[in-house]
Amino acid sequence: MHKITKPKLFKIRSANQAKKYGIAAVTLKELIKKACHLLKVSSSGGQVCLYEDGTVVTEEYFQNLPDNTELVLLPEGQSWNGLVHEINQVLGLDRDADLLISAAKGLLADERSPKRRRILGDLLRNLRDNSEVESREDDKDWFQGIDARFKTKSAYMKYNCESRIRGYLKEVDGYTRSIPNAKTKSEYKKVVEILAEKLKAARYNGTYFDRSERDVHRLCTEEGWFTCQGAFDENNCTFLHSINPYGNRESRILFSTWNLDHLIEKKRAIIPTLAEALKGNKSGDINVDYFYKLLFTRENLKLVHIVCHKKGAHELSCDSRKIYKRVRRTVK
DNA sequence: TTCCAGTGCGGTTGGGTTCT
DNA sequence: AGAACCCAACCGCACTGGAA
Repeated sequence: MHKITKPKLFKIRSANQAKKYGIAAVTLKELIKKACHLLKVSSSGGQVCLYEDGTVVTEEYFQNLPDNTELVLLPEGQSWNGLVHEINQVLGLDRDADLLISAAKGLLADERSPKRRRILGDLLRNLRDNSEVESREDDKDWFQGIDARFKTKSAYMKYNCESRIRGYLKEVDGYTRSIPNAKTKSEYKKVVEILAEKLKAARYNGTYFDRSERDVHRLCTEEGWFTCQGAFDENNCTFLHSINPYGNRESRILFSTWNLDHLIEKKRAIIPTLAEALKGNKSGDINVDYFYKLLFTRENLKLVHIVCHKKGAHELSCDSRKIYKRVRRTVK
């Protein structure tokens, strides 16, 4: 009498297609043969492995697999690294972005779990990337709510940066009112005027956000990706924050929560130091260039994600040696 | 001690005015 | 029309000081 062995049941798919088939076999050899036939691949040297983690199934291991285990049929020479393979497929999305978008949309439609909704939503947002187009006509949605005078994304982003930096100047200027001493006040005013001229000449440093600028002048890549530079007291961003406001409207709006953070703080340190330095001194004695750099340039500004924006006191002060113009030493 | 409201600081947005 | 500018309003966080 032959011993009748009950066939085992599996789900099988190939490495490059997600479609799964139910299959039954008594031995590994039989399974491979059937699977090759089913998936229409050559049977020489084929192997099967676990979908989950790529473990290659041996005849002995085969006997211990539970029913309905998901397997992948591998033609000779191919390997399967499980989910990593799938993730890579998703990330290499240039070809099938449209397919992926509709797939993600479909999943999202009847997804209830907030966590999964969030992940699918993020995926969709990232897939719907229009960063390569620049003009208003080509990406109307991006420009929704933006003044009609802006024709290109770069022009708007540049303006956005200019406004932020103009705001800093305005704040420096606003401090004038609170200086009680008339002489100091008028000298302070003169410094503000010089700062304003310098800043104007530099076109308010709007190039920082402008991807069409030369790379030394901009903070982003030429595609428009900005990377968080990390909190003022950190060397880099441990969260790996990054954003491309050129990509879609949502990213553009979200980018407004990113901050240009003064390392040496404008209000707590720079402005009071400047006012103090002018007590009993003339505007001409001040190293205006130093203050300019602190207030308005990358030398003292870090672009940070709101999470990396520490609003508490930075406890950094201006370099006392740089406040005044270098006094000419009397040479004997 | 804990809680809460106020204030100051870091920002942005949006609407309006003035000047060119 | 576009730029520059001004102002009021808003948000979230940190800090503080007084009330419970």
